[in-house]
Amino acid sequence: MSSERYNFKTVELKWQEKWEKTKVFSAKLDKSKKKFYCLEMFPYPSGKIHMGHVRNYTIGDVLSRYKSLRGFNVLHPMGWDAFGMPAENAARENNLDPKEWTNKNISTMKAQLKRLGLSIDWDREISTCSEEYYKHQQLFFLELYEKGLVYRKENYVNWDPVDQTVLANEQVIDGKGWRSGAIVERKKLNQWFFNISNFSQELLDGLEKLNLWPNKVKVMQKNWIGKSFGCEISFQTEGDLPIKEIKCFTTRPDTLFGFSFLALSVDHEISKYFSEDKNFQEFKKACSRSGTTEEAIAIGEKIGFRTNLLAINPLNSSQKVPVFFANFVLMDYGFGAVFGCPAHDQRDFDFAKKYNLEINTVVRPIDENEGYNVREEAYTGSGIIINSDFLNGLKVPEESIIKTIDILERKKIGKKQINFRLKDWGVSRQRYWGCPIPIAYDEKGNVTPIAKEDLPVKLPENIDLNSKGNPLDNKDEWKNIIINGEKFTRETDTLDTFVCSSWYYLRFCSPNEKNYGFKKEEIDYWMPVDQYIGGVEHAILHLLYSRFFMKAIGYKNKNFKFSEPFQGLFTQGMVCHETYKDKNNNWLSPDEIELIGDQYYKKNDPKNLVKVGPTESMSKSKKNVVDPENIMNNYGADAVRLFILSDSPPEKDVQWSEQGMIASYKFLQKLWALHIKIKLKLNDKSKISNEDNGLERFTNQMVYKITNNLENFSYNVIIANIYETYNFLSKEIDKKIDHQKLKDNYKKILILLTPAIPHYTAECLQDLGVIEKIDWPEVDHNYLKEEKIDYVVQINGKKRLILNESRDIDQETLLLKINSNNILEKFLKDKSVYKVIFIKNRLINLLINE
RNA sequence: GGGCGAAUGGCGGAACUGGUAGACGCGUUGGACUCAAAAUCCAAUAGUAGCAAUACUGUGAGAGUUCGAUUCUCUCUUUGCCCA
Repeated sequence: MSSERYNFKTVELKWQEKWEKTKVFSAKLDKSKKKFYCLEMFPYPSGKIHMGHVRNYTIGDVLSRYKSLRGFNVLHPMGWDAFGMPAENAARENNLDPKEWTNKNISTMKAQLKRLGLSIDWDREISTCSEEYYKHQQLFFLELYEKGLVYRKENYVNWDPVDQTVLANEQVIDGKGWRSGAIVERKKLNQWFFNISNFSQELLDGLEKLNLWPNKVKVMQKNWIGKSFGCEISFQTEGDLPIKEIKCFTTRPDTLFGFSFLALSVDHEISKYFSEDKNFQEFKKACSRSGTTEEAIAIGEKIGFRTNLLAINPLNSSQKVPVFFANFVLMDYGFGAVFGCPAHDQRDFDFAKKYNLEINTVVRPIDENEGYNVREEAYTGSGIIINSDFLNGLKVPEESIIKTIDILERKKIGKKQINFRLKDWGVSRQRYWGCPIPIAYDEKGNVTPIAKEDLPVKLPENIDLNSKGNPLDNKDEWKNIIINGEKFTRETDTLDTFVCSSWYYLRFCSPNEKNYGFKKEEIDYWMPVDQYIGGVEHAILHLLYSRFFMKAIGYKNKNFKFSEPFQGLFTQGMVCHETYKDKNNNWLSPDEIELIGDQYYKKNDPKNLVKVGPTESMSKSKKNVVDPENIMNNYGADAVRLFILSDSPPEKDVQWSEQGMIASYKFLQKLWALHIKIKLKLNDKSKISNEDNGLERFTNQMVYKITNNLENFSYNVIIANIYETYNFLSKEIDKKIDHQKLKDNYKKILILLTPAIPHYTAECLQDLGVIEKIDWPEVDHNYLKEEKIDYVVQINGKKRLILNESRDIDQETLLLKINSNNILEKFLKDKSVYKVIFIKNRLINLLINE
C-alpha cells in the first residue's frame, strides 16, 4: 500500500469518489443534534473558478470539517448565482443561449470545486436560474406585494445607454456604468420597488445584536442607512407663483439665522411652473450632465437657477431671501429643498460666493472672540451660537440643535424629524436573463398580479438578444396573454439578481420543497446561518438586502422566530499577485515570463526585459492571474489548500507565490516520508520502550493551540502549528518510544490536520488501520502545564537571565537560585535590591539602586 | 473632507488578559551527498561590536502611564478600505 512518494492524484481522486458515494457530507435534520450552518457566498458561474473562490471555499471547508469533527450536525451547501448580465453578454457575442452558457459553466466549475475536496452536500445544490428556484421567488414577490412591501412608481433612474439598462446608484462609478463605462443618463421609468426604507430603523437596530460580525461591516451598513436627526421647517414665500410655502428638512436648524437662500431640486414640484422656460430647461440639462450621484454632486461645480420667488425666514420675517433651483439638492432626500447657510456649510458657502449671496456668521469657535466672522471657508465645527437673537449662547452642537427644534415646535414653525439616507430598492431590470416579475397589465395599464397557481412565469426561450432594448419587450407571443378572456400584457422587466441572492440561504434548508420556498420546520432547525463567509465587497448591498428580505418575509408573520439571517460573518481578503509588463507596456501573465539571472524576461524572447509592477488583486485585465486548475494538476488540492491558508491571516489579502506553493507541495511529501517512518516503527515490535519523551505533552499542547486557532479564524497560524508538529515528530521518531503511545498521539495529530488537508489525512488514517469514526481530540489540561518553567530574571526591567526551574516555586526559592548564579554577580555586586516584583511561573524583576 | 483599520528582519507573518519580540514559512549563506547539477539532508540567519562568552540598539516617529509597552493613552507621519 505505502509507496515511497505520495501520489496526490490517485489519493485525492480515491477519497473524493468515496466521499461522494457514501454521502458523508449529506446533511439530515436531526433535532437531537446541535446544528452548524456554514455558508460561503455562492459563485456566479462565469466559466472557471478563480483563486478567490479557492480561498473563500477553503476557509469555509476548514470550518465545516472542524465543526463536523466536533460533533455538530453541519449544513454546508453550494449553489449558483446564475442569473445576470455576463451570461446575456456572452450569449450575444457568441450567438448562444444564456441558459446553455450558464449550465455549461456550472458543470465546469462544479467539477473544479469537487477537485478541491470540499465537504459540500451536493444534493442540496441550487441554481437561481432554474424554474424550481425562481418560481418560489415569484411567489415571495406576490406575498410582499400583498403586504404592501412592493410597489410601482415612476422614478428617475441611472440609464446606461450602452447596456440599455437601469443601474443602481452603486453601479454608477464616477458617473459611468460599472460594466460598460458609458456616461450615465437620467431617465424616467416605471419601476418596481421593495420598500426597504420601511425597515430602516429595524435594520439599524439589528446591527447591535450582530456581535459576530466584523465591526467595519456594521459601520458601513450604519452609514449606508444614514439616520439623521433634524427638523422639518416650513418657509412662507412671496412671488408671482401660486405657492405659499416650501417645506425643507435640515439637520442644522440652529443656523437658521444664517439663512441666505433656499435651494430646490430641479425635480421639485415647483419646477412645473418653469416647464415653458427655456433657460430653466437648459439649466436642467446642465444638471443631468454633471451626474446625480452624491459623489458627483460633491465634486462637481455647484450651479443654480434663480427664481423670482422669495422665502421668508420664519424666525425673522423681515429677512427675505432668493429661491434657487440647484444641482446639489436631491429630490429623494428630505423634501427636495434645503435652506442655505453659507457660513456653516461648505457647499452653501461655494454657492453663495458664486451668486454673491450674504454670508452671515452665526457660530463662533470657543476660542474666538465675539467679533468672529467666517471668511475663506465655512466653519462647521463646534462652538457657540452668535448673532441669533434668542438662540445666542447655545453650545453647538450638544444643545443648540435640540433646543432650536423645541423652540421651532413651540412656535409651530417646524417639526422634529428623523431622516434616513437609505432609499427604497429598485428591483426592475430591463434585461432578459433574470427572474420574470409575475405581474400583468390590463389594457388600461392597471396592475394585475399573476395568479399564484399559474406560477412560475417562465422565461421564454429562443430570444433574439441582438435587438435593441429589452428582449422580453420584443417577444410578443410571450408578452401578450389572455386571462379569463381578457387581454393582458406581461411585465417585461426582470428582477435584480440581488433578489435571487437575498433568500438562497433559506432554500438550502429545503432545496426540494415543491410548494414553497422553504419548509418552516427545516428553517427553524437550520437557520440562522452560523457562519457566513465571503468578500467584503458585499458588505453593504447583498448583506443589507438579505437582512431586509428576512425581515420582509417575517413581516406580519407571527410564527417567525428570527429576523437576522447571518449570525456570524467573516470577510476574507483578496488573492493578489505581482503584475508584469513587457518592454512595450503590454501586460504579461505569470506563465509568459521566465527568470534569467535575477531579472525577468518574456519567455522565448531573451531581449524583452519584463518590468515588475506592484502586487494587486488578481484580475484578468492585468493578467496577473493563476489558474487554480493548473495548480491543482501540478500540486494537488491539499497542497493548494495548505498554501492558500498559510501565508496570511484569512481576513487579509494574500500574495500568491509560486515558491510558497512549491514549498507546500514539498511539505506534504516530507509529511508522507515521516508517515512511512512512523509506520515502520509501529510494525517493528522489537524496540518497545515505556520512556516518557514528551510526545503526549506535545500532542496535547497542539490540540489546545490548533483548537483555539480554529475557533479564532487564525488559519495561517494553524499551518505554522502543522509545521511545528512535523519538526517535533521528525526528531522524536528517532528516539525510543512506546508504540501504543505513538499510535494514539499520531492518530490525534492526523485528526488535527484533517480540516486543512483532508485527503492526505484520510489516506494516512486508513493506512494506519483506523476504521472507526474519528472525533476531535479532547485536551488533557494536565499536560498544558509544564513541569519546568523558564523564569525570566530581570534587573531594573531588563532581561538578564533565564532560569529553568520547577513550576510553582515561590519568590524566596527563586531568589536563592538567583543569588547562587554567578552570571548575575556583576549586576548585583555592591547594590541593594529595594523592590522585587514576582509573577508566579513567569518572571522576577529585581529593582536595584544604580 | 468624514469614518474605520494597518505599520514588527531581505519578504509573508507570529506573540494568550501588559511579562523571554521575531514562532512558522519563503529567501539568502555555508556544509553534506554527487563526476556535476537537480532533488534531499544538516547548520546559520534582526542590526552593531567581538574569536567568543557577552554587551548595546531594535516592533513607523515623538511623548506619556508602568517595575516592565509590539500590546494601554496622546500627538504626528505613511498607507489601505469605505463613504462623501
